[in-house]
Amino acid sequence: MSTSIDPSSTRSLPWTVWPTAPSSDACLDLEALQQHLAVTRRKHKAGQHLFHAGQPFRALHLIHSGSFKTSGLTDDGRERVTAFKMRGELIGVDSIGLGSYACDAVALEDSESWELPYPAVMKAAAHVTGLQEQIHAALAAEIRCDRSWMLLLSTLAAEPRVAAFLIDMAARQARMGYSAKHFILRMSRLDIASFLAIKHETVSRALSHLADRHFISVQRREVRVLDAEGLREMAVAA
Amino acid sequence: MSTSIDPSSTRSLPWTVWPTAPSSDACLDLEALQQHLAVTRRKHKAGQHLFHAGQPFRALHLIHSGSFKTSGLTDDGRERVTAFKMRGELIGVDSIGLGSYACDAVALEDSESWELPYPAVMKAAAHVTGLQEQIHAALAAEIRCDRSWMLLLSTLAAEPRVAAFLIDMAARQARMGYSAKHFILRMSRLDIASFLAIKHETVSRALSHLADRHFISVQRREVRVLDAEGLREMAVAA
DNA sequence: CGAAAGATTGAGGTGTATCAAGATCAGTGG
DNA sequence: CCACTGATCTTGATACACCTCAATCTTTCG
Repeated sequence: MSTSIDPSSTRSLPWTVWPTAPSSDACLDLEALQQHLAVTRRKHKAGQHLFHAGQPFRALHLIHSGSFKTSGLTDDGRERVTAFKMRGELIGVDSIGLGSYACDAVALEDSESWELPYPAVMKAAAHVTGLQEQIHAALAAEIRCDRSWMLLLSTLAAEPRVAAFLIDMAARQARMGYSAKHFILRMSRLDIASFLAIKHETVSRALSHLADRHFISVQRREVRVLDAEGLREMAVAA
Repeated sequence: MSTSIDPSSTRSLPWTVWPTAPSSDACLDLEALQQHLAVTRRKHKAGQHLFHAGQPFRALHLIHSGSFKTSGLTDDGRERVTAFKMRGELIGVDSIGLGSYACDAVALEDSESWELPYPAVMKAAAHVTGLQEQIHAALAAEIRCDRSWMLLLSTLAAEPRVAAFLIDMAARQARMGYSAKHFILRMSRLDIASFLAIKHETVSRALSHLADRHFISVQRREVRVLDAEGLREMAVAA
């Protein structure tokens, strides 16, 4: 299990909390934060809910290991994946200011999260200089990330979307210290399709086609990036 | 000009700053805010830029009258409208934490904005109780709004998108105290198309079709809502 | 008034959805 | 251990919604 982290390493925290946004450098200073609030660790089995939409909002959740998807419900009741979150990223920020969570959060694999009680975070922000700005920056980064995906989804055809998705996954993989050339997709084709706003058959076809062109190789959820440059070109062009 | 506000009314401020999000109730307490920072008023002609992407970020902008569009640039250089903002809404929050603005903002009609210098806002937030939470809530609301549109854009076909767009416009119109049944679209079909991620011809056709069904009547940019319930049904179904 | 921009409508092509059938894998229990 | 079941993934054939290209008409503004 190359993705699981030794729990003993959680004592010392030279960590930064990254926003999901691609190409963003804003991050929370966890070291400063942890001196001012008590975090609760929680373990989750694959498929288990971190929280449900509608549950009372009390805390932000920092992913310590593993990965999650967040999903909303359309008016007619279908599920729609709004984001994938991995180690070092925050879940729940979009629920700030609401009484309850605005989305569902589900573990894609066995994972561990840290609960950051929101009132405590706010109190800490008042004391720790710079934390306020960092929180604002993290929220703004989340907005930019969403905008960035809206841009992609509205501009690009199905295949480039999949290419862009792979590039994003690779980049985040690299940020966590893993290989950007070889990684495992933790989510199903259906989840990817839902996130990219296409059908899962189309995702399959796109992946197959990208493999045919030797940009990548795919075997089920295992992805190898053979030609990163080619992928990037694919993701901007039509 | 039913949308322009008498400038003399700007002295007293029983105002709230609304997030763009549909069905959200978070807002800034402007009265408290204005006691702690100096706002600069700016007037803008239709088509004029409030700011360009890349310009140094110094302030948030509160729309006092008129309306704006914000737009980003895709990798291949095409413009994409990311949001429409009207009276009482904030522009520029997505640029917090960056050195420069992340998007362009253009006036859709003759408008007036108030500049809220960001450092001053942050200082005020430290003094005014509750302001901190309000700012967070406003940012989070922006995220939810984007998510909500992502959901719509990815789920709905062209015509329901246009219906949803009209419903949103009507709701915001109502919030400003104007009629939700009769309003003027301040943006071109091209802008609407760009925002909804469809072609402008498709927007035209959708509007015509909605009019054929007597849900609305359209003449150029003037819209009358004849059957709000029907529109709503249209916007959730396929 | 004339030119340019915006809006509407039509005809035909393309990409993705839809429907359907197999293939592969994970988990379960006999 | 293997058969069995359901979930996930892949691939194919067809249909349809939207895009593309194009013409016409209206409005706006110099």
